[in-house]
Amino acid sequence: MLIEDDTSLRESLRLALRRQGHEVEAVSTGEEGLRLLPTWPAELVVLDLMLPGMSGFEVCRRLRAEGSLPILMLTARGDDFDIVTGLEAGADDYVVKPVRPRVLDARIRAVLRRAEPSAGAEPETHGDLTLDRLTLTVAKAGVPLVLTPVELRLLFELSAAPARVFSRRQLLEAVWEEDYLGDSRLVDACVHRLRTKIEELPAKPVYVQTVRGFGYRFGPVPDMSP
Amino acid sequence: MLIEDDTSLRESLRLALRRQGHEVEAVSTGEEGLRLLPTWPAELVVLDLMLPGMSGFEVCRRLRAEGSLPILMLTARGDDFDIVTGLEAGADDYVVKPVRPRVLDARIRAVLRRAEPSAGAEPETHGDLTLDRLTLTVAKAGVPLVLTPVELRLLFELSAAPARVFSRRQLLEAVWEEDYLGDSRLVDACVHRLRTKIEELPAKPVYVQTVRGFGYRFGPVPDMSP
DNA sequence: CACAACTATTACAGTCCTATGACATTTCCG
DNA sequence: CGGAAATGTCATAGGACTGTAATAGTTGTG
Repeated sequence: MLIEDDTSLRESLRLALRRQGHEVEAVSTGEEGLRLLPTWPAELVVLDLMLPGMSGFEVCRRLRAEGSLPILMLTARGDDFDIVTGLEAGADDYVVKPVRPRVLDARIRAVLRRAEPSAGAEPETHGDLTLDRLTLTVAKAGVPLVLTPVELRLLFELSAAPARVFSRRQLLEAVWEEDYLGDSRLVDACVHRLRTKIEELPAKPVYVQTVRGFGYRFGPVPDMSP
Repeated sequence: MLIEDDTSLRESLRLALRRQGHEVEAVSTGEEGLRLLPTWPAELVVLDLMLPGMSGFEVCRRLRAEGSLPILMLTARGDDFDIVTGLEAGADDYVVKPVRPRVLDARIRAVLRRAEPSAGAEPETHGDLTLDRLTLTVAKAGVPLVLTPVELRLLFELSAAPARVFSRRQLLEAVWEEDYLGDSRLVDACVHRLRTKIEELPAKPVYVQTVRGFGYRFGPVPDMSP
């Protein structure tokens, strides 16, 4: 996530970073960044120091208070005070303006490389299923299951949004190639194979349910009673 | 350890850092630094780029080849080329001259804070394998093994996060150059060579396992039972 | 109830993935 | 320089996985 108030700089950095293969969400104020971060799961924040309203320092402190999300600061000059204070506020690194995209990219990759080991999500549990996205393993009642790559991606995709209905086309785009052009019945076959592995009774599925006419969903129908 | 050829700068930095509570060994050439490091167990190297004889880049590469000792570069100008190349050569951070002792100290502490986890690691044991990151040695059932540099880095990278799955590209970036552009089948070949050395039955690997469609993993599937 | 629309199940063949060993090239030594 | 070790590239084979299609079963509708 890029937090930078200068619109032209923000856009040019966003494009440059996207060209380097990063997925970027760009906002112009610290408040907006803090508001979005819980729902937009960023791996790293590029943070300008001089911001209208809440300063970069303040954003940095608040982010630090919440977790270990890596922070890369943008600072106007090689001002000693900024640098020291920034690093002490918890920034992982900083880049001095004017920013060269190549430098920023190298710094981002360096920070991500260092921060990576701890960035692992914990295993999730759904009923007696345990999903570990970090080790790509699935266990049922503690017993590891052997899933094929497609089965794994399918299960992880569905379980990322429990109760949400995915159309066959959405699943094809997420699990297979973006521009897959074949029969969408393929999803049925793979869901079936997945069910034979994770369901007690594949005919009465508990985890991967059919939503007739629409697609599939992970988990139970949400309870909507007040 | 401080590697800096300019005597007056070297001495002033040495005194300043000692005043900040660091124990400093200062030398004037890369060759001398590399010679001393095995016996003087530094926690971090502050390395000037412009050195007589072996350049800072070269020193950096050699240190990286041997281990994960944190490296902080001193560079004459904020030259993009130096910065990018330095970070790609494996430096953890850099400081631009003229150096302010307070900045240098803040950077040193930041790098040490990040690098901490693996710093003074005891030998680890996984099954009948013993990995010593400090001495870069591997033994199987007490018998030392002779691994090549690539095999060693590959094994250490994988074993740094047991059970986690590494993609071929991740391994290429971690073990080879960041921007290596060749065939990712290279990883397969090197994993194979590594297996012939550390596995009882390379066809039924215990330590370095294949995760079809994704990459490789060190160690067994984690136990998920409560 | 009969029909249409949709989904489950099964089997099979082609495709994709990895292991493996041979070979070429580079690097590292003395 | 010469030779050895290490590394990178390639071809092949075997096996696992996936895509397809055909059939059976299920659900909803008039």
